[in-house]
Formats: sequence, C-alpha cells, structure tokens
Amino acid sequence: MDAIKTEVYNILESAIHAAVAAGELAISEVPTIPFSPTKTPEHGDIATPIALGLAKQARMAPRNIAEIIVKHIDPDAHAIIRQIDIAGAGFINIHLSDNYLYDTLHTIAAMQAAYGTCEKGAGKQVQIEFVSANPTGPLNIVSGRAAAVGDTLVNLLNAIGCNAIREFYVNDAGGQVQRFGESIDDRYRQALGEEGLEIPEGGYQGEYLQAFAQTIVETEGDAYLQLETDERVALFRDKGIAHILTQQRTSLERFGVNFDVWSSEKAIRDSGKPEEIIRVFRENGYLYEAEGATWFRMTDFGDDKDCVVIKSDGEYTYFVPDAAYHRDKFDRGFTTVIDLLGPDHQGHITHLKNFVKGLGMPDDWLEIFIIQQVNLVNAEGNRLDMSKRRGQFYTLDTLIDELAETVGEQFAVDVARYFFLMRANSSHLDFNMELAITHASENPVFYIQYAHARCCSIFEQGAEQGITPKPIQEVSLKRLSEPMEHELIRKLAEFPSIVLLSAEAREAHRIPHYLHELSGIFHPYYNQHRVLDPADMEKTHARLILIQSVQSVLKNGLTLLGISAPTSM
RNA sequence: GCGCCUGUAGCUCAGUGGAUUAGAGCAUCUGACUACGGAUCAGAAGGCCGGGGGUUCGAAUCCUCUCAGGCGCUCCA
Repeated sequence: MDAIKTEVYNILESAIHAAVAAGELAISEVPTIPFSPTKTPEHGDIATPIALGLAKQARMAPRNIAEIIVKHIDPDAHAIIRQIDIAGAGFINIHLSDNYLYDTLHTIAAMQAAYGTCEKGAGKQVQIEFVSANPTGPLNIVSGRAAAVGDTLVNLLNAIGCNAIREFYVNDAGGQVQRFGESIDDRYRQALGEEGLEIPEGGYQGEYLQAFAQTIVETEGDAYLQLETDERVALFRDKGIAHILTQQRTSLERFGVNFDVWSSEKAIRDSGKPEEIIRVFRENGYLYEAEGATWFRMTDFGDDKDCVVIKSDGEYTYFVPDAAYHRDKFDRGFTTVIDLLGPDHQGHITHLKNFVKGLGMPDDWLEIFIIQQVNLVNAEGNRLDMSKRRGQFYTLDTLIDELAETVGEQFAVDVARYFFLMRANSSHLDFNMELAITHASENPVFYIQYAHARCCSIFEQGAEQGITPKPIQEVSLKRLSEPMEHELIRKLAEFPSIVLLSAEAREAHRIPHYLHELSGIFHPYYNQHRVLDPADMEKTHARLILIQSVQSVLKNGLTLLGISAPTSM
C-alpha cells in the first residue's frame, strides 16, 4: 500500500473510532479496511466497501453506516481529500485533491526507469526454473511461451526487490538421451548407405537428426564405424546434446531470453546427491522394496499410488536426480523456488512437492506452475501436432522466422512475446498463425508500441519548434485539468501496484493488459487534445510532463516484458 | 476410473466477493481532422458468464453436483 492509501486508511480508521466513541456505531472492533478498485472516475480515486462489511456487526443498514463514518471526516481538515461520496449500497468513494494526483507525476519524474519498482521483496533469493526442454530437439512453441513467461517473471520479481535468477535444467542423462544417441547412430549409418534401418519406437525421427548425421559424415566420414556400438552411441549422444543445446541457447537468445545458470542432470547424478537423497528417504522410512525395484511411499503423502525411484535394473528413475536437484537448489540458499513446467508434467507436481516435503523443506518453498499448451492453428483451423517424437513440428525459430517475414526480426520477437504473455499461464492458447502473420499490424503490441512512438514523436516535433521540456518543478501542473488527463494520471499511478500484484501472484499477463489499457486512454487523449500549442506555453509544458510520464511508464512496462519500446515505427 | 486445466459477445481472451450498463481485441456496420504520425479516433451492434443447486445483504468470482473440451495418470524424462 502506498503512502496515499495509508493516509486515507488512517483517516477512515479514526473516523470509525470516532463514531464508535460517539456511541453511533455499535461494533466491538474495527476490522481491516478493504479498498476496492474504482472502475470509473465517478467512483472517485479510492473506494471502500467497509460500511457493507460492518453492516452485520453493527446491525444497521450499510448506507447509514457509511453516512455516520463520513460525518466524522472533515474534508477540509485533510488536504488529501477533495470530496467524499456515498454511493450504491453504501460504498464510500473518496476523490483525491488534484495535488495528490500530480504527486504521481513528480514520482515518475524522480524515479524514471525505476518507477514501478519497490523493495517489498528485498532479501528474497528466488530461482525460476523454466523451459528445461530435453536436449533432443529444437525448442517448440510451448517452450517459447515458457521462456517469455519465465523471463518476465524474473524481471517482475527483481522489480519488486527480490534477487531472482533464470535457470535451465538440462536433462542430459537417462534413457531419453540414450535413445537420442541411438537415433543419431541410426541416421549416421543410414547416411553411410546402410539399409533396412528403422527408427525404433520411442526413437527420435526429426529431420534435424538426419541433417546432423549428414554433417558428421561430411566432416568426419565413416571413421566412427570402427568403434563399438555402445561407444559410438555414447559419443553421438554427447555430440548431439552439445549440438542441440547450442541450438536451444541460440534460439533463446534470439528470443531475448538469457539464462543465468545452466544446470546439468548429469552433473547432479555425478555429485553424489542422489545417493544422499536415497539415504535420507530410507532413514525416514519412505522407501520399500517390491518387484525388484525400490518404491517411494507417495501414499504416505496423500497420493493414490507409490512410485518407483530405483528401477529393477539398478538405475534411478528421473525422480531421484530431480529431487536431488531441488535439494541442491535449497542448499544454494534460495528462499523461494518457482518451477514452470510443461503441460505434460502435471503428474510430476505432487511427486516433486512430496519429495521436497520428504526432504524436510518448507511447504511453500517450492511453487510449481504449469504453462499450458499452445495449439498452433493453421489456416483451415486444424491443430498441428508439435510432439518431438514425431517427424514434423513447429519450432520457436520457425515462428519467429515466419513473423519476421512480415514485420521484421525485432517486431517478430516482440509480437511473439506479447502473444505468449497476454494470457494467464493456466489458459490454453490457440496461436493462429494466419492471424498473427496477416494481421500483425492490428496486433495489440503495435498499439502499445505506437503509443510510445507517438510520445517520442511529440518531443521531436517540439524540438523542431524550439520547445524544450521544462523540469517538472518549473511547470504549472494545474493546467492538467482535462478529465482525460486526470484519468491518464490515475492510470499511471496504478502501475506500481500492478507490478507488485503481478509479481506476487506470478501473473505476468497483467502487465500487457495494463499497458493496453494505458494506451487506450492515451490514444484518444492524443486525438482530442493537442499537446504542442505555441499560443499557450504553460499548458504545453504541463502536457509535456504528462506525455513524458506516459512514455516512461510504457517503456518501463514493455521492458519488464522484454519487448522493445521503439521511438519510431 | 482418478487427478489437473479450461468453459464469459461470431472468434481469441481479461475480469481482486462489491457499484447503474459484465469488459478488451479481432471480425461486422456507420462515421472523422487543411491537426503533435490514420499502425489513430468517435459510434453501433453483439451476453440466460456451459447447466442445476447452495452460502451471502450481494456470486462470472466461493462451495457442491453435473455437462462439454484438453491434458496427465510408464520400472520414460
């Protein structure tokens, strides 16, 4: 809660206490006073349904209670309040005096790029693990969505004062990558003319593997045929992983996502932590042997079935290194860990949480969110299959390539990020390629960027006319008296609380919506009111301050999303 | 069968238990400046918020049942 709300809160609280003292309100204790958002200017700047909440306790009609509370507030005694209304069922609507509105502009001018940030999360060490795609193929669209969301969440958490980092967990060990190596081997031998080879069930069939095998043949010939099969497969596996990883990293960088830490499952396995985990589980009685395997008692934690942690062949299932990995995160000192998982990992959530609980870490230490699936829809409205196991799928790079053809590389990234970010994580997302490509110019991201570019353009125009913006201290903000100007300022004032809410709720999509709303006030204002008016320089300078503020907030918001704020388009 | 997600305007989606008229974008229809950038703006039309029941002064929102769609329930990762 910011300073203004705190001040209003105190005024309301003392009014209620005064009413109780005067014997007009029969309540035993004053509850926390809630504020409700005001949707229209008629509802003032701050509204509270407190009278409705007190109705039962006080055994009075909400409207009467509101009247009593308001009676004990003297608007003239508080500079902050311009007017108080009682509306609807008993809402108390508070209109702030213009000076407090203008304070927002002073705050923005003073904080600039830092406007919107706070220190609420100070001291929190947060790690967000996201994308973490298998190193067996190019990144698909869901990974792109996860990349955009994770990257933005880190930005948001850092904005509220946390120390948050981006981490990618590479599944470079286990059965999947083994089969990956085998698939490369098959392709390699195929490329050398061996016939009758078929990619087995569970193998990787993507064309990119044929191309990769072909490259090996072209650069190194058939030398590897001399090796034993196991040796060759292991070698190809490692070569393949390194190749794919580089590719994934390049795609992510192109998408504007740079991970701080790349963790390796293989390294975790080699660290001895899995053995440590097993030891702890065993000591706590969570394990038992059956059917030749070792099982974890998931049912002790309320799940409906137990799960295998050590297979009958002596190998760990992926659960063990994953649990060890989370233990490792804990040991590294993170106070909060957030995992963004793909839609096919739902079953993993309770397992992971139970393991973490079994290792004695706090319940709320690990947060897991599913980034829901993205369905690519083609012109006919048919869904395209994006499975990595199938031959063809749509990659993040292909998406950017196709968008770039019509809107250019930078905007392609911007548009894709915006599309991925504009919906709640839990919402399934239909990505209509035709629409994204052919109607790119009608995309909401352009609307926002255009608003920013327009702001910049005003200053350019001003410069041509010899108008230099004045420092805010020398400007008469009173001249910002149009209703739309007040509406704009109120919207600008919301930004820090939107950032805070968005970060705390891990809901990145609130930022795109906010920016779109802000742009939706700016554009009409721009159309109706001329900023540069040589005949009235006082007004011009006041409006330039407003435009500067809008520009700052748009830029700060877009920056959080990893989307560019162009000065011209 | 069990679990998770989703269901809001023709389409894609926002919506924190609170306000008369449930909001945007796209699509549709009608309009706009000799103007700081028309990638803009003004307006119209479009809704039993999947359905039933419950809690409440008040429910798109909470609870419950139910219907529909998606996904997950491997000694795969």
